[in-house]
Amino acid sequence: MKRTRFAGDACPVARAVDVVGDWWSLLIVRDAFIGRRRFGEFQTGLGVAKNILTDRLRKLVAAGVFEQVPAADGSKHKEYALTEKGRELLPVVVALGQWATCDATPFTPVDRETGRPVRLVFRSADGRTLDPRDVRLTPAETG
Amino acid sequence: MKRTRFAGDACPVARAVDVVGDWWSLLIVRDAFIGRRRFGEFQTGLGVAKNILTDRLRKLVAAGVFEQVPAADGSKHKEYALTEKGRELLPVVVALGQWATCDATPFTPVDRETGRPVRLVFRSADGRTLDPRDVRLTPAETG
DNA sequence: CCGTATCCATTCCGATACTG
DNA sequence: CAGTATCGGAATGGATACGG
Repeated sequence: MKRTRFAGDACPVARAVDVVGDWWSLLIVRDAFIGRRRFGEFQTGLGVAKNILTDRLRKLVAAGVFEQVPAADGSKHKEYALTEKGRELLPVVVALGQWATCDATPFTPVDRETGRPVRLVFRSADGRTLDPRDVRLTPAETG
Repeated sequence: MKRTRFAGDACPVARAVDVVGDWWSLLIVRDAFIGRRRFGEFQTGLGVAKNILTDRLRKLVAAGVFEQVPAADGSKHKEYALTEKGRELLPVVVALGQWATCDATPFTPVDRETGRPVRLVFRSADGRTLDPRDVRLTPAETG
């Protein structure tokens, strides 16, 4: 029996899990957000086996999360850059980080211009900020 | 060789992945947000094998995401309710949902009081809403 | 330095059968 | 309905050796 796949599932969470729902993919994406781009940077930074890293990078490229860009420092090797779709994973990474943070946080989301820290929050249509506990999930919203 | 674990990792994302970074856990949590509480509801709704579901629920209870509450309709069985820590996973679920959404969304986050839809956004300290692409991750922020 | 290919242990998953 | 026990197959993950 094969493991069930969720790529064609109606639920977006399920489809997302199908792409980044393994132990390494999200950590690679996180490293990319910190600024890592090279195979070796991911490899030594995460301590992941090289074949695993190869596999994950390939899948993430196929999923449109990363793209291979030709150079950067002039070397003949490729680098891995987040695509637009990949950069849109930032809320996921930050949400996970906010959830599990205890005290020592190795990274913080900041405003790109001012450099000041930002938070991930829920916002209603009229601009109010809501506490997560004031938000609920409603199934099959039509409209 | 055992699979590497991240429970003691400094990175909160890694620790989060250690808890909810498998295929089923996040989907169970998602179902819980929609309102599912019973073993059978998870089982038929997700189509997961019962032994797997047993294992995941046990681990999620041990991780403090779920707690077993005595009753609800008077039956002698237990139900699974999200703890405070579990409810704080809502941004993660919503972020994943927002990322993978194409058109058909089986659920939407709404304001618990007004019932109107809400979005997950970045907010700066002075109250401005930032686009994800205007946010970057800075490593080892001190302060 | 950047990957690829192979090998092997572990783990995971799903089906089934069984108990209360 | 709510679980537990077991079992076989599949996929994963890690180490290592190898090639550009």
